[in-house]
Amino acid sequence: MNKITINDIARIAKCSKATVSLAIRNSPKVKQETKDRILKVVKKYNFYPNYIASKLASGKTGVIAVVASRFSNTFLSPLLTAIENYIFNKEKKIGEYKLQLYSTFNKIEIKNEILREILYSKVADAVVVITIKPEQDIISEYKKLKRPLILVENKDPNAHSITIDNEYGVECALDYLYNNNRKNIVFIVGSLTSAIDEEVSGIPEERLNAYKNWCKNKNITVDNKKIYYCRSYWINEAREVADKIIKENKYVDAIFCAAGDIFANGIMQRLIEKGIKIPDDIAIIGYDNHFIGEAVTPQLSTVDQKLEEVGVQAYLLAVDAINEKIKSYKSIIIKPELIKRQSSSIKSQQQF
Amino acid sequence: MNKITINDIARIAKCSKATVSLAIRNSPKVKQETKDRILKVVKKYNFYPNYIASKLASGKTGVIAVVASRFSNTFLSPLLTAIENYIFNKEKKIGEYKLQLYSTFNKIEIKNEILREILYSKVADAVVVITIKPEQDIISEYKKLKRPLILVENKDPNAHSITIDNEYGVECALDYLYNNNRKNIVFIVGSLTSAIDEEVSGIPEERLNAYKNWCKNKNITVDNKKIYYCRSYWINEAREVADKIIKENKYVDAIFCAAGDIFANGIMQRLIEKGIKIPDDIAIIGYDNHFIGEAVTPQLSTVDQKLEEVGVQAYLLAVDAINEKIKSYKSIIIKPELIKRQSSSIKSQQQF
DNA sequence: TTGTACGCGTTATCAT
DNA sequence: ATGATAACGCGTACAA
Repeated sequence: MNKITINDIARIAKCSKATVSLAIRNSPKVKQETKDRILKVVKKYNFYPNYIASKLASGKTGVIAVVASRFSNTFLSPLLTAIENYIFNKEKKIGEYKLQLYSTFNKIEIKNEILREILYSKVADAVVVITIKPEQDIISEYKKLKRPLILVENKDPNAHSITIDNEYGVECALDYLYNNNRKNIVFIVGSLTSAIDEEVSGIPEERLNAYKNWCKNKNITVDNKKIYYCRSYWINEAREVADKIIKENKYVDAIFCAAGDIFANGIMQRLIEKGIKIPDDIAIIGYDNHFIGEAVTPQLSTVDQKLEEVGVQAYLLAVDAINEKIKSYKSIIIKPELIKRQSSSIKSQQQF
Repeated sequence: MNKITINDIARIAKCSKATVSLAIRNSPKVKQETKDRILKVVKKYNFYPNYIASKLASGKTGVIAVVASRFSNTFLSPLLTAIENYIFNKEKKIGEYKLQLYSTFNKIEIKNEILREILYSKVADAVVVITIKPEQDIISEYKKLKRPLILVENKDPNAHSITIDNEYGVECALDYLYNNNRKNIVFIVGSLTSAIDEEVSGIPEERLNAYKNWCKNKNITVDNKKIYYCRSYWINEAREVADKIIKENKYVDAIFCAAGDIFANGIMQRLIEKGIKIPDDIAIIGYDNHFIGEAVTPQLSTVDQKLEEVGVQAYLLAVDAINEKIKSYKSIIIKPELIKRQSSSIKSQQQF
């Protein structure tokens, strides 16, 4: 049987359970000799403190909740990997906090339910919310109860946040195309709307605005015919959009697909099928630095969002906030980086 | 303040906390009138039972642990998505169990540590272990303590398991190539060894044996020069292997890459760069049905492992085992399916 | 070092 | 049939 409790250990080691508790956690309050004796018994009887009981007593859960719109959310996997690597390199052990995963299924109702349950039932010490934004009420409730809430790709004055500078990312890509003599740029972005009761991400809008601002600064009239929206982020839709683009924009010489590399690649494959040369006829830049960009021919230029950095910062923010090392709400902004590959290589002036 | 406990609710609703507890969980032991009164108070004071206290009292944790070699493990994300969809469609709510994610960092030591902690500290009600195999000792310990252990892509008489019929998957692909007149088939598989103290997956070996058996059945001599191993599963290595293949196997007319679609695609891209026509000169089939296979040109044939099914079965097995609905250890075998796409389309006899 | 109150529900037993 | 009482579950942390 494995009903060994701290009381048993205390009895066998002839000390109080308080001492056992301290010895297990290697407290300096217990002298080495006693510690050794206790730990020998602990080892012999294979005693592990009951996780739940321990957490009830300490008032902490040892859990960081990670809430995403879907498990397939583009950000989720890279962020988890970033945290995983950080823990392995820095903490060198199982990891101080357990990661609990939640999907809202893209439903606002479920998002609210999950966030409230985590808060009030005291399920997690901190919550990292990825690409979706909790409602104001809920943010306030987290604030009131001093439960750390870390928003990734959203901002709020009453929560910590890590955001990516989308404006900068969009500018870098457009500047690069423009400076390499691409003057007829088509812009693709995620849809700004969604099905009823489904969550809308704010990211497409940010990128679209960045595009419009860039045009303004360059004295380029914003032409809605050069803006395309993507709903599914999926390949078949990309092929259709590609067809539309070449039909409706005869002179297009560059496509910046801020809807991600998978969509960008779909566009690219379709254009190649149609006999269009990439990058000679049309340059393409995607977004995300998804590995697919390196795996296709020609290799796809892209905007790297530095999710490795985002993940580590989110984790650190959560941990520091739990340990009350942070006084006020922190807002960290990560600068993305343009990755130049074959799909957008230089078009020389001489061609004209 | 949110220090509302079940005692407060009991006091306010003028009943005992036992009744509150029952009312919250909609027990038939409490009459409707009392229930209504209590639930009104619960609602008014926004009371949520303390998760930890609740679990300490009930002796269950409400957690299913998912242990993978790395968060980037090919199986992990599809399995999580499968579970997510199942919960959304069937349970229609937050999900009865919380999913806790663990990475062993591919280290055997860490794997052992994690599995022991989960078991003895009573962190989870059931554990799903993905593509790695717990040591015999640990499997026995789980058995002794009656903690459900579900192995994915591993088998053991003392644990539940979901495996994919690798032999069948390999046969399907090879048969298809062979029957379409590809007689000079190169086989690529994951490395059978790994760095010291790193975990070795048993999958490559299974697939390699399946290949050898297939050769035997077809009266084909196994030619080690036609077998290539992949270490990194990554694109650069794939390109190198592609170069080696065409140098060392002049007459190769098909490649079956059982090391996954990403690697297969790397091979394919390199061959295309070299001017080789796919599938006319060389047919290619990958493994995994990774979305990249649909996103490249030509689209990649592949073996779909039905991970959607695997994920659902693993979850159901965990839940049923927790609820003691299963008497003996179950072993579920999933049949993969060959997905025929452009990269391996038919080579007619007439060409010769 | 230790005694012990405490955290907060759950559930078996008892009472009406 | 309902509801109350009280005994758990098992560590943690503070006062002594």
